[in-house]
Amino acid sequence: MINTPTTDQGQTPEESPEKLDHVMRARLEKLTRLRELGVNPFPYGFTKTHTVESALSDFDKLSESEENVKLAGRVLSVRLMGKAAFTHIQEEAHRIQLYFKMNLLEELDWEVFQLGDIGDIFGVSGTLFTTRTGERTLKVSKLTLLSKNIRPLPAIKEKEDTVWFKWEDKEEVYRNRTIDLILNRESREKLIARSLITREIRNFLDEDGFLEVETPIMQSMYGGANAKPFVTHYNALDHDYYLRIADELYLKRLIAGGIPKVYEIAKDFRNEGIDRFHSPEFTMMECYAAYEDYHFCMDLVERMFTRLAINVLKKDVFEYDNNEISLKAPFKRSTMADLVKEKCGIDIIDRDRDELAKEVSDLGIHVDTTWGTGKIIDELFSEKVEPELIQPTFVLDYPVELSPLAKKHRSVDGLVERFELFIAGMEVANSFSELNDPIDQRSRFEEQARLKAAGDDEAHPIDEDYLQALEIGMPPTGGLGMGIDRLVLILTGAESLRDVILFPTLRPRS
RNA sequence: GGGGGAGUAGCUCAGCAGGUAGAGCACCGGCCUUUUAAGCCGAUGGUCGCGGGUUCGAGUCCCGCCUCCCUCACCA
Repeated sequence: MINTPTTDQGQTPEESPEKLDHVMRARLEKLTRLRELGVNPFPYGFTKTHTVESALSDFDKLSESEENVKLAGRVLSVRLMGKAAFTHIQEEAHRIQLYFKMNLLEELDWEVFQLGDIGDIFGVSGTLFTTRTGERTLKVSKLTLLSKNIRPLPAIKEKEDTVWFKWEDKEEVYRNRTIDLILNRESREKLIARSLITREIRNFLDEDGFLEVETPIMQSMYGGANAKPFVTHYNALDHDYYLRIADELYLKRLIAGGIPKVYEIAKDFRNEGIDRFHSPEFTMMECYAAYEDYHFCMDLVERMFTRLAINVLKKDVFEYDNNEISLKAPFKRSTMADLVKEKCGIDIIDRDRDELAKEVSDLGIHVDTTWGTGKIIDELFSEKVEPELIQPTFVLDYPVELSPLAKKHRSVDGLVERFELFIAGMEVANSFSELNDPIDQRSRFEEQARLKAAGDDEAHPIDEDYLQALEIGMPPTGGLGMGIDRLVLILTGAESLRDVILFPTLRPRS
């Protein structure tokens, strides 16, 4: 481990012994006592013969043969009865009961056990048997303390599915993921699900011929989305840099450079509000394929979800917010114009700005006088249509004003070839036929610059370097972006992004 | 930023028409060699989020602030 500064978890015991509560004080005394006994409370390893899981699954065979079994895990509960005791240890999501009996252990081991606590990590060896009350148990003949707990773990009390004293204060959970992962099974399951999801996406893209690449997080010029960036300072260059808000513009430089299929799964940063569905630091998957368009991307998304359904969810139907959602392909595909027409009866194609504004505000939606047609449509759509898109739905063809990096629609004026995928009323993917006409791109950027000058601090700056790449020439390209956090949120049924982000940003404790 | 809720022992929580802080679990001591929310007996433990104010007296009432949750706004 490298030198780490103390965190906001509190002072280390050595720093302020007078502030220790009596529990920690007692444990430090036990630690000293163990060392006096010649026991290293933090030894270097332990060789198990089985995991707790495999010991339980092979229990019948192992208990019959009475062979020696070595297990390790964290102590979660202790029931002392004088010269005998029962404890439960946990390894990963699996728990097994241990039986300690004084005259089955060497004197030193028994003494070490007496100095044990909830939260300690034990290595034990012994034989498996079933107790009088029918619980599968390891009768311990040798105890090895593997790690001494100093900071008390909340004691859980549970029987079958009932948990007393559940440790669930949201703030504590988010600030102390270590305890959360030990005590709360759902948190552990979400972590694993997230890992499986990203692995599956990588496997899928790899097998489809995409190359995983890494592009800069700190950029002198940000772009690729409409968002406010975080600003930082590069000392070596004495220059302000931005944390990227999207990977897009760099990945497309690679496409122009002749790499036909690329992707990146990494953090983006947007200096904006935090709530259940927004996190300023979030994980984005972006992929680009040369010689393809947004139709290809729709197929790609469907194939990817089919795979996630099979390999992660193990089913193609899941529940979110009391809705049963089906991931069976094909997903519904509908143009934005059709959906708006269907849900609100409003025509959005080729409309006069003021007429449209009136119709929309008649629906009770606030329309700002500065908004153009695109923004008005966007607002109408978000208000009236998005929340209804529960089953996976590809929404096609957006107003050009909203999509400065997307190619104009091949057959409809004023639109671009773009889709977003909605599930459970949330956007989970965004894709377009990438704009590769450098002249058109320049004028879109100029329009953005005009908006920026007019006070829109989320509009794109002009990226000359990117324009040069387009001037050299980028093949027709299909591009796709997918927010991984939201995807995990939906697939795991989580209520808040913070439940699927291991260490969500919280205000530092004073 | 607006509105609502929460903050009391290590954990989960009670206390409130203002009268010297409570329970269970954890922890410590004692008893207990198949228990399982183990049990029984005893002890320790709290600037009641922080800071002001009202009052003879504030966990409780008033004001300000901090943190978290929900919600709206902003926003992917």
